Amino acid sequence: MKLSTRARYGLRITFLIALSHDKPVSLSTLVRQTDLSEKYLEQLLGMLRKAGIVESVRGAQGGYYLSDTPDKISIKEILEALNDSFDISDCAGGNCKDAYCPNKIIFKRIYDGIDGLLASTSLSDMINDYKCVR
Amino acid sequence: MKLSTRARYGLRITFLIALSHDKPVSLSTLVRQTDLSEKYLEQLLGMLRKAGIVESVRGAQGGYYLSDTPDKISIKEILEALNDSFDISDCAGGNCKDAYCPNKIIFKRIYDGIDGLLASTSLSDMINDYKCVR
DNA sequence: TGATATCATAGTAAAAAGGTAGGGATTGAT
DNA sequence: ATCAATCCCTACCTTTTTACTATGATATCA
Repeated sequence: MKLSTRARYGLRITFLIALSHDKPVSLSTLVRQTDLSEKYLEQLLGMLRKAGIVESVRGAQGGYYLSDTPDKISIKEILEALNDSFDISDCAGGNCKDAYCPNKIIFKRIYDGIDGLLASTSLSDMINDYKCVR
Repeated sequence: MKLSTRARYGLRITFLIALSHDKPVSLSTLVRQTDLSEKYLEQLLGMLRKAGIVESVRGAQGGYYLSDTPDKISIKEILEALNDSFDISDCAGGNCKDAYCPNKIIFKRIYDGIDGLLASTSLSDMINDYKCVR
């Protein structure tokens, strides 16, 4: 029940990209802002791009930008993009073989609760929170 | 963000123990009910015992029984007993070095949501759910 | 006293996580 | 045109964690 570091870093860079409204954020900028290696960041960005969270411009002066406004991007989507599903157990989904599995219903309840929470929290909530601290 | 199998099995055996009101449930009974090895089950039961979820009677006719009524035992406690904390990120706790970490507040919110959900769901909810299915 | 139990802990194979590395393909600026 | 900046793809490696096995001890009821 822990978020992968991939997911945490991914959230962080999505957040950083969200802060730049005017121009795409280049990989090298993100390297400077995060202290992560260029190659590792590329991987994370690739995952975010494939999931449709960010889009990219190639070539000089290129970079990454959000595919939509921050309020349209949920934390849930971002975590899923980074392969960090919060599918706590196969029992919660339809993959449990045991029809009378005692865990099934309770896991479904918990899963739905977490799912709702993550789906209803967006990147803009994150940005607003941040502004409050600053 | 997945529950460990340890946590799932642990929840399951706690449930099985909860069903027996009159006498302690022996290890061998649980072996029969779960298809897990005796030694592995012993480990899980040891963790549950140390955390105070179950208590045990040694010797012949011994076994394990719940330390309290099912409505007093939360799913949260059980998961924690099995080392499956749902502490999604160190940022959520006080361990984040970056005072202005953009993830911190949002993780705290998510953490609190999940925490509340698990703390307010008890073993008796699980039992009630199960009765509905049967 | 011996069968039935629980208790403690070391070890190990497999999987997952976390990250590195190398080689491409595209494009804007000069 | 060309070169440097930039994104794209994917194989590989190392470390950590998970999941489980194995060994041996101690307690207690009949």
